[in-house]
Amino acid sequence: MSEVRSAYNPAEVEQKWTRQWFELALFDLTVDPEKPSFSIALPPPNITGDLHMGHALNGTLQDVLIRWKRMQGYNVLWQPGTDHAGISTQMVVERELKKEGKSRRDLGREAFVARVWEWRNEYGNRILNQYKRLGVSFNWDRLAFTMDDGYVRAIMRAFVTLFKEGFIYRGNRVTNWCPRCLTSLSDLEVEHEETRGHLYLIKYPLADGSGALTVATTRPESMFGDVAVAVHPDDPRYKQYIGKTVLLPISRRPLPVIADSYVDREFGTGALKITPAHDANDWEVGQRHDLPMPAVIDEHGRMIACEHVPVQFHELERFAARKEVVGELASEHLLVETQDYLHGLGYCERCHTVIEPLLSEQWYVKMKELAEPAIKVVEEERVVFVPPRYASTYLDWMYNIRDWCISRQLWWGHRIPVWTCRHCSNVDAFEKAPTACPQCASADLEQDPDVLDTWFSSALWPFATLGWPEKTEELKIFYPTSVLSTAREIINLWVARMIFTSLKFVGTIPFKHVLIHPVIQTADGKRMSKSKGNAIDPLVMIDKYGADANRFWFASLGVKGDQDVRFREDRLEEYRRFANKLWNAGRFVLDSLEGFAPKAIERDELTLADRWILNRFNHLLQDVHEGLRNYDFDDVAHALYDFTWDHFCDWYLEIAKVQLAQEQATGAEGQTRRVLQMVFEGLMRAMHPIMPFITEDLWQRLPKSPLFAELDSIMFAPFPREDQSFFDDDAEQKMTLLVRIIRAVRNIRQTYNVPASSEAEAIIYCLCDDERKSLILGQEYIKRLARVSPLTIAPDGIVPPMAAWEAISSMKVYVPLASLIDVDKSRSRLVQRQEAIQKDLLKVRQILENEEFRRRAPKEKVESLEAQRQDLERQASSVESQLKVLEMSEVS
RNA sequence: GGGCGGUUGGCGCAGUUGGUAGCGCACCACUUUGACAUAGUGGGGGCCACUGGUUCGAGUCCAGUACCGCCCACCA
Repeated sequence: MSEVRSAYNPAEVEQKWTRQWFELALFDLTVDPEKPSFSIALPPPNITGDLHMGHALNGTLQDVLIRWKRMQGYNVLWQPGTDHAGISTQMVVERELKKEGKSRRDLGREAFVARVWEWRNEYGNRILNQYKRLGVSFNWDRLAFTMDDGYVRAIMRAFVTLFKEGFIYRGNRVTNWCPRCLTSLSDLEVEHEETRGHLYLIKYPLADGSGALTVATTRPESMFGDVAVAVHPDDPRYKQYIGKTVLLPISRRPLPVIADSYVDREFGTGALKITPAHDANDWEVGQRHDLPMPAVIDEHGRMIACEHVPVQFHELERFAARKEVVGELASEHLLVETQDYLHGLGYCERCHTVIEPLLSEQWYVKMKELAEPAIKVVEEERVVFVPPRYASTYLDWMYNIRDWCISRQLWWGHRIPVWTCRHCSNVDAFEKAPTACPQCASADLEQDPDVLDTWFSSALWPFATLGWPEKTEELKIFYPTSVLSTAREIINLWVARMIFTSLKFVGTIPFKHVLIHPVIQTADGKRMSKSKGNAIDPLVMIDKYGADANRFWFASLGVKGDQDVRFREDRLEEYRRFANKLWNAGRFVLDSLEGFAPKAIERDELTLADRWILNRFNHLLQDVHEGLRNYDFDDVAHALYDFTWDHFCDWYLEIAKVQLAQEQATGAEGQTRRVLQMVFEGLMRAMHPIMPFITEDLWQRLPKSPLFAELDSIMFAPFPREDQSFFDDDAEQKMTLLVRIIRAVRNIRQTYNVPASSEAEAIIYCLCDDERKSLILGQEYIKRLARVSPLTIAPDGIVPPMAAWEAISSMKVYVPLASLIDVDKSRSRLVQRQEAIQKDLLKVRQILENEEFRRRAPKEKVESLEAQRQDLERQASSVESQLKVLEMSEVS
């Protein structure tokens, strides 16, 4: 007996091998210039993050690919690291400060940034350590961070290059502003949500007293910033008013009525108030008409105490102000109507505050020209999305690309490397802090206070981590990377930006394939969110079911199926059991192989079952390899599962027991142990990319070829490939026949309640010589697996009385029945069976009787259906005669 | 408003070029036979969301409808 316990204990095995792998530093990067290369850049998690289901799923898929390629002998780089996550991290540390009663301004910029560094040094690698539990084989010796010195150099080079070439400019325009985070946001950092609000219809009286124009707005508090009322130039209702003057309600400021085709005649009243400082579209209208752009709401979202805002509203918070304004309008009888209104409202992605469009000075990247080559590489499929439908997500965004606001009013991040000379007002960008103005040599320079959008730095991730802008060996060997695997929500936020920056700076694509994995939702189909408290913690699941079971589930989801999958704990339970099954199969194999030294298979001495399992196994290896090549992780997982459980455990191991006993009895050295070793050892390697822990543990204890003696781990063993010389259709066919016989006997036994503990006699008549030979080859299997004794196999003979029988192919299987038969039960089951057969038969006959079908359908189709009909007819008569047997037993 | 996914036995899903509907879990029955009861064996259960169309034949192709979900979007 093996010393191993019968139940698989994942925690023990995982700890053991994690320790071993790290002690031997097996994850350090090694490069052999002779070998081909494969590389993946891990999407860097935020330093503030905890491992969630998405990370775990994505980490598993990447690790499967990495381990697979490593076993194939590639130079493999899996670049890990973290993102400094500007807003998130600053928020976390500010929250900490708040507990101490302080704000970041109390500390000042320098001390605050130092404080964030402290935080990051303590907690910043937490998520990477959580990744360890999953068994990911990062190159742990190459951990990168977006604020490493080398990485910062890359950012500075990128910025300055874009600046010098005129792609970066400063603009004063309306941007998304978060009044809580006190920073601007890019369009992609704003989440739009359907929100219940109101549409207010407000009268703007004409200055000449001849009536009024009614405008529609959702934000009446912004009206003090109005500079015009716009109508569509071709709108007959309003044509006469163009050029006239209306009076702004409450403050009575005169506003011109202008014409602009931006106005939608269908919406609201067809008259639109123009507030350039607080609405992006109005800003554009304002530009076109050369209008002023007074601000009336400040960066905290309060009404500004200025000349435009009536005193009573000064300093009022924007939503409070809205109420007040509406009340005032009502009392002046200028509020025509208040409609309930559902509209998309922008929220800050980080803190869920309603976005305030605010006029401010920000840095932008001019995108149009940069996007062009990035569009081309996807259109030409030099960068391929998997599944392909996501290419259109990317392309739709890129076709309609708008300039990218890259400045953030934060302290944590990469400070924008632009300095302004206080002496001559020269503005320029520098990779290193300048000591003097290049224009006037003055030393009185001031750096821009803002930092860069976090995504500006992550856009450079795949090449900045490899040492760009230096021409490093790593870049030469591993760039472009092979695959990028990520979630669809950051296709535009991140993937698109990596593509255009790589093309711009490195002159090549950053990766060849982009895998977009599904999103894991809660069991009831909701979005998992930490703040809602409905998120499942993968670490808890790993504790409960083991890392390998979790990984197997992730692999089984694949990337080509549904775009969303629901979390199901029973899946994990299923795969935990699968690991247990594998473990116990391993125990049996290890027991059987005690003292065994691997030997080459003697082909001529293989039994039918040996040939069959070798055929199946080599087909499995072919499927696994093909599947991985095509990113069909789900197919690979299912193929491994079915082979292991059905073919190997349920059939071959049971047969192996028979063969091992025979070999022992006869003293002949059979092939069973060789086959067991070959298949199981190979299976461990084939399964290793998905289930690294359990396969390592079992593999280490298996007798192995001396070729593997020097290896520290299964992870360096060659990935098994099919040997087509083991493909064997003949064995497959014969074995299928035996399986059908065994199942038929089992079925008869249970139908007639033959006790499982007793042996049953069986007689098989088989006129076909070939089939009879197969039967004789497999007679021991039949005896053991169907508990048959004695077994008679003959070309033909007397039909035994009181026997149930089943027709299979050219054979008839008889099981003489003992006296203990439950007649009623047996009859009802037979009748049920008869009905099913008749139903099928009817369908088949209908098709066959159709003359059109016979004329038009392919010949093989007709023939196979004909064969099916014959088979069904045989079965029908079999059932019928069994029913007769029952009647006879009743009579007697 | 635009785009994309999904709708197949109680639940979760497969269904390759159209040719008598499969798998896992759950369910029922039997079985503790020396890898595993976290198991084995046998079994029951579906008019493939709906409506039309193409075809000898549609879960599979085409058109439309409904519901669920996701992404994108400057209609106040």
